[in-house]
Amino acid sequence: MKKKSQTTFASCDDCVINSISVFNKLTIDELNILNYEKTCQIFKKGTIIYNEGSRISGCYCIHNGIIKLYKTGFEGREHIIRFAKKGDIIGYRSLLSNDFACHTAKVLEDALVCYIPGETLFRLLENNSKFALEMLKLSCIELGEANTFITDIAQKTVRERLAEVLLILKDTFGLDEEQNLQITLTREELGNIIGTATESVIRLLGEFKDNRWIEINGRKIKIIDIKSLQKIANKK
Amino acid sequence: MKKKSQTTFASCDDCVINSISVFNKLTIDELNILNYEKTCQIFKKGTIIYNEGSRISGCYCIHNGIIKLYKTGFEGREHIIRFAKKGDIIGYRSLLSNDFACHTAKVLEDALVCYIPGETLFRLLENNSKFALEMLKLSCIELGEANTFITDIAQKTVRERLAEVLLILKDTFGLDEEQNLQITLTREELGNIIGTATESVIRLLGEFKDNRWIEINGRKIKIIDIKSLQKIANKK
DNA sequence: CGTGTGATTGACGCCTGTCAACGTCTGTGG
DNA sequence: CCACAGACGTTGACAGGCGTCAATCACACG
Repeated sequence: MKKKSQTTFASCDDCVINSISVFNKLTIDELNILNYEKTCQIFKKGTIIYNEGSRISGCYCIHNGIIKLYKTGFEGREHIIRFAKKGDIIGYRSLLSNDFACHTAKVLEDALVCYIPGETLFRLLENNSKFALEMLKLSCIELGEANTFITDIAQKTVRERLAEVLLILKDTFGLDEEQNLQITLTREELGNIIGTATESVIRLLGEFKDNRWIEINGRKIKIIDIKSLQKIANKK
Repeated sequence: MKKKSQTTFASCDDCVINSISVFNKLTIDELNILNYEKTCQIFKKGTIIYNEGSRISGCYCIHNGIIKLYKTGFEGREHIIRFAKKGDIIGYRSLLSNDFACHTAKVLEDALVCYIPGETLFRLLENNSKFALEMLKLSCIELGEANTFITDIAQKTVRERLAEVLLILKDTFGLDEEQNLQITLTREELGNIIGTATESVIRLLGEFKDNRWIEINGRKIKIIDIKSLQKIANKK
């Protein structure tokens, strides 16, 4: 098996990511190709991997860390589309639809990211229909999530959306041993997910705390009463 | 070439849809297979093609007519995801992600629709990587549109969203010789696209009319001042 | 210790949802 | 032909959710 001379932090053929990502449909040979043609890089917190509006020539597989994907709207206000974490692929949408990046990717927690050139991805997609189907499935799942979120944001109040986002963050990133959310966001970022003002987030988090649904310690949010949060989030 | 004995309104190999849909990547042979295995049907206005939450076993290619795709939210309130028209494929998302339908498909204007069994679609996807890539591209484009709409709905006011939707409808369905939108929706449906109350739509349409940006004749909406609408829609 | 970022709180008011009443139009049935 | 029901459109009143502005506090960092 060939090895690249440059900094290779993770070898694709035994990368733990495979078991949870679309790449589990690749053959050993294809994984070797992928391993040879990809480039690994560590991005520090705050780094921008690519900017909205830029042309990207490949996609990125997240080995670890957390990436924030956001669009910049009116007056520079950011709207967070989603977060990418271990095993997620980002940038493939723009690459495949031959479009400019529709969001900026910024590192929230130091990340090891593998860059996969567009050519490589296209070759794999053309030669391995199972892989192509898996990618298709992935984008369809994301599409379904996006559609659901559109309905939520259009019909629910800010309070309901905030409760929902806390639950989504819980499901996506999990809780630590003390029931704290495993992701720490600023109040502003929380507002930028659900589309509301920072002050509203603060007031509502305070309300949730008074109701004993959550506990707050700086940016750490401890989830106490999941059922009540679900009740609010689902407009029961 | 084989022909089916049953009602076949359109033959795939010379269907005009091919030039504008993903099926233009199929070979003649594949088109013949598709033609043989699909089923055509006319749906009258008001018919529901499939319901949100149901398991669908194939996808639908719209030959003509207009289909409304909507999710049902809290208290039965509908939220319109998008409209499908000539050349559009619907239902593929649920089919490919092996999920329940995430929206209801209801006929807005009488439509001729071809049903493509899931098996057929999967076979074509597996054997023709160009076609699979085209489908992938399609879903990526829809995903991009969904993401944009999320940001819009999260950051813009109702007034801005209404102006934007009028422009989107113009681009999607075009104008007739009198500059009227080629799609007629109820006030309630307009509200269900942008996530607002019927009364708000009425008041804002009235305002747009007073500003001489549009003219209203019942459900017919005439677009007069595109630039001003764009100005509002884009928050200039 | 100054600077900057983020969190918090209060005041204020507008946008927009809700409720209610009424008008308009169309189709149906007697 | 008329009465009636039902769907849709319109208008007004009203309240409250939430955005905006401003001031202050907390904390980290060079």
